[in-house]
Amino acid sequence: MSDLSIGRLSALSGVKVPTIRYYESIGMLDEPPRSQGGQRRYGSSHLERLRFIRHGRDLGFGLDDLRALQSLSARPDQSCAEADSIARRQLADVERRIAGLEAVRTELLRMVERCSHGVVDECRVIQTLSDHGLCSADHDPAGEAPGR
Amino acid sequence: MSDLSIGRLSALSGVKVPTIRYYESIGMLDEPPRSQGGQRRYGSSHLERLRFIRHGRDLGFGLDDLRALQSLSARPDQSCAEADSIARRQLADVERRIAGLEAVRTELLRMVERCSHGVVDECRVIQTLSDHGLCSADHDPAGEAPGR
DNA sequence: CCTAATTGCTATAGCGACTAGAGGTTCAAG
DNA sequence: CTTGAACCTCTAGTCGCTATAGCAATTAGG
Repeated sequence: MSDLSIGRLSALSGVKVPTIRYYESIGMLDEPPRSQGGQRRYGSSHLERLRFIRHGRDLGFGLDDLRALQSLSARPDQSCAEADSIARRQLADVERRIAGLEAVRTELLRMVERCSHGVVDECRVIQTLSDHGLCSADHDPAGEAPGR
Repeated sequence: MSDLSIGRLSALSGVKVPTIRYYESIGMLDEPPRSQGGQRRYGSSHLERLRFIRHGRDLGFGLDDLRALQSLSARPDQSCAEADSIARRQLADVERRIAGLEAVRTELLRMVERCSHGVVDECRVIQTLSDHGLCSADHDPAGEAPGR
């Protein structure tokens, strides 16, 4: 309908142009029709889809989860139990990451506050890194995306 | 001195064997001497260095930052201003990520709580993903490592 | 001393989710 | 009709590992 160029679609969706082409290449986004010269021409369904993906990515969902959620939304009369469980899993993951980052934050604060701004040899920052025993509690990373 | 195999070094440092070899390959860890058969034999300095790296990674520092901090600690009579600024930058980054993840968490909670556990067509999870307007406030990702 | 199990070696490819660059083509405004 | 912005494909790079394949060395038990 709307006949959008990839640049316009990018502006309207907030997804960068190369990322849109990347999504197409991995099958996240349908191949659009092309102009006579071979340029992509998108319709409103593509825009909706991209906004869905973008929103999901902002919430930290992986592309696989979004593929699953997308295919669920194509069958509106099914139970939403699976969507629910994907979202709950994501929530648990986010909470785990927050907890990890809070511990890391505490540790970094301690490091930085105790730094006497003198010479390296007395620097708390470097001392603390060298000796985990100087740490308050356990801090494990877990602040990054899953894996590791 | 201690003459550790890579497996023992791994156990003592908490860094996996392939990761140790990876660190060597990118110059994060000095090449150790080898046994007659060509196997790596580590000393206590390697263990210290690996623990330093591991601790820094747990705190979310990038390998480049750790390289910089490491080379600072080799010159103990210099000012620790740079170490301080690296740590403060890291702290700021962690706080930014926590804030982003908190917003995401709020949004996910709303999604999940409002889900009526019915059919997909009425599912809040999918509705919310499809329409960012249903969101409370702005949530931007920023929960992952820098970039993007 | 011999053997078997474990541990080690190199090299290459893959992960997720993009991003960057080169080198060329099409489109739309003036 | 010209110009320059936007588009095209393709390849390679990012970060920090992880996995696999196909070997060689070490070590503990008998």
